[in-house]
Amino acid sequence: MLLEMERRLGRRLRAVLKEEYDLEMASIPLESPPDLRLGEIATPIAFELARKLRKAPKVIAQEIVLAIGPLAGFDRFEVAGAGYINAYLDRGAAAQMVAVSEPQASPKGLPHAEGHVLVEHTSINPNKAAHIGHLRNAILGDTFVRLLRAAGSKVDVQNYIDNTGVQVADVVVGFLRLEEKTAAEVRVLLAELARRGERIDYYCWDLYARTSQWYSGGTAEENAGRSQMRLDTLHLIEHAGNETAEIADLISTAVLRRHLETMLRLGIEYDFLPRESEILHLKFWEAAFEKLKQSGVLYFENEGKNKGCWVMRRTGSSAHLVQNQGSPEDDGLKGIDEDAKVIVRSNGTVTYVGKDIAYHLWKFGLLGRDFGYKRFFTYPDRECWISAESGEPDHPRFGGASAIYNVIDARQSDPQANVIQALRGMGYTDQADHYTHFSYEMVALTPRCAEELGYEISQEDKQKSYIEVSGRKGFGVKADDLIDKLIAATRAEVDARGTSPAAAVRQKIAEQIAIGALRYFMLKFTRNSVIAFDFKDALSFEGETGPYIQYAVVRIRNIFRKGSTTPEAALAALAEAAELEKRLTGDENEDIWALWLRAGRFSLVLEQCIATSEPAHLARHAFQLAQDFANFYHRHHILTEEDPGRKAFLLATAAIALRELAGALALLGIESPEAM
RNA sequence: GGGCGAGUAGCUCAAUUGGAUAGAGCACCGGCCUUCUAAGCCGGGGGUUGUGGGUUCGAUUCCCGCCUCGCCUACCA
Repeated sequence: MLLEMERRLGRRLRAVLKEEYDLEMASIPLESPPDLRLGEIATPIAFELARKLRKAPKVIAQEIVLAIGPLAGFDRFEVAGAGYINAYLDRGAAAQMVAVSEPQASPKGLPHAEGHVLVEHTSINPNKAAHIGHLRNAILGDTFVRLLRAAGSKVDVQNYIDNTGVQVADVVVGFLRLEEKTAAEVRVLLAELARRGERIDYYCWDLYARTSQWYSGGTAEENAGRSQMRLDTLHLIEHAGNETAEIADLISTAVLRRHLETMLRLGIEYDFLPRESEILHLKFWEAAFEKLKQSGVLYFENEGKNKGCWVMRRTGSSAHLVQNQGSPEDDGLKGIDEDAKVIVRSNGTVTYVGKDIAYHLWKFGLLGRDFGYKRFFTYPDRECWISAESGEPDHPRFGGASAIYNVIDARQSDPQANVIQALRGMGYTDQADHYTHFSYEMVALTPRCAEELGYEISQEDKQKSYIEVSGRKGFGVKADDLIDKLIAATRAEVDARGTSPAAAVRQKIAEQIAIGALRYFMLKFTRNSVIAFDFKDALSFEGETGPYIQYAVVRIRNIFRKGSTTPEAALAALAEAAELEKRLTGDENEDIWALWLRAGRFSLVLEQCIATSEPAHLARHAFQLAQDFANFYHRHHILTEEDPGRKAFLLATAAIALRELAGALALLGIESPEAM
């Protein structure tokens, strides 16, 4: 509602400025006044015009207000303060707009909503259990996908799997050397773990940490040999068709399945799992290399430290070309850019960024090659596909997106920028413009949390406010452990409250609350804030948390249950605009109007979330709405209200709150329990 | 050295992208369960927005300097 009203007002204001002052404004700044007594929409436009028109802002504001005239949906316009123009909505009409159903954010405001949007998230190396950092990634990505879909975009969700990287190689080295297992024995182990209900990703978590230590645990000579073995293993895995590669495939596939199971606990699903192995074997890079050379993005370096490499100039680095070293008598700059990014090494192998460029050309449908596709994992309502050298004949098509979002942590912003730069250099400016590095900061542990978990902390780390987690060191909180712990805590509370006589129902509710708490916790921080993880905060269910919002939903449902009616009936019986106007006006009804107005903000918030790639805005909106409802709930007792007209109105208000809260929660991937 | 991000209440974070009196949660203190669920509500104390300048009607937000902190910056993958 509010989004529509803002657009209506903006259009009128532009017309007024044109008529009165012959001014063309691209956009009019509109904002929400700090207090309802100052109206619902405000604009400081008069301040901006003061200099240009050589008039006092207050005078301009008055002239504009006079010129606006009557506008559908608005009650009046006033000048306040030094020159603000405040717009007051026709509350009855506004409430009816909110009640009818919230119009979705206009697809016009979306990036390429007409085509496919591709969101890549999760992308955990398949060599160990997922940890809390991965949870933030997946929850952010999944929520953003829900937002895009709610706004009308067609979205494919991808989870990139680096199954041939050094991290997988490390675990394979662990199996071969520390565990001394053959491929057949690894198979047996996998079956054994499955039979006992144990988690292979947990097993690898420890083995990975042990192997990492082992690399540096011997004499200098031994360590050199171990490093060599690591490299050899990596190459064997890349080439495939050998026992080492077989072990890698067994392990990475089993761990991948575990990751999908973990994420499914949070309601997170994927459409496609592109794997590094296929990017290698289907020769994506070779196709990209030709294009990169043709476009001149890559050039062959003949001198300096990068001699013999194909390199790409970094943006902005051309300014400081380094001086030719070793010959001070040289007359200055030689034009060697030692800061250039190496894409192909002097030994002919391609770097990670090179492969990533090829992969992203595929994402935009620019590579001229495609994966094979196989079914991999079945969800209740969809199939998840995985890349294959030769796939099934019947399959959906992925890639060829018109806009992409890569949910990757902030530490990767440099390589991400390299890929974007390469696209731009190849002339794909439109694609580069619709390439979003959906960046976020890491989840770290507070020193206290690390100590609780039994890790030894250095004196230096103790002084810090947070300590970075490390899969290599086996330092971190595993995702499933956290989820289990959350469910145990909520289950104890649900049991103590006797929420339901049936244990199965209590378990279900406990899970919904636990997941709600976790997802909200990961979403309430804005992306570039480091989360210093602490069990105390994550296990909290009071205040600004998921359960607080879920609790509001449950309370509303109870009102309808005890009142023997339904939200649908309450909305169907909504009064005429004139009566609504009366019930929404006056000091004693300001809190009710605040609730309706907040409900009407939804599309505005959705648009803002997508424009800024920031789901935290919706999390905050949901919380504020729940707060508004709690306020309303304690002020007005609905079921004992004697005036039938007012009671019907209060019920309709509750119905709106329910619809908006449950809807916002669903977009955050949080379920609304029946009881708490 | 260079690049990016951050510094806001005791703690953890917001602030509609330059707007009106800088807001929440936690913690602390004091109230509220015979009324639709107390995972809740009401009230209270708490701030020189790191610092010094600048830009302007107006700065937490933009620019410059300085101080702290984090991350990134290999022909490893």
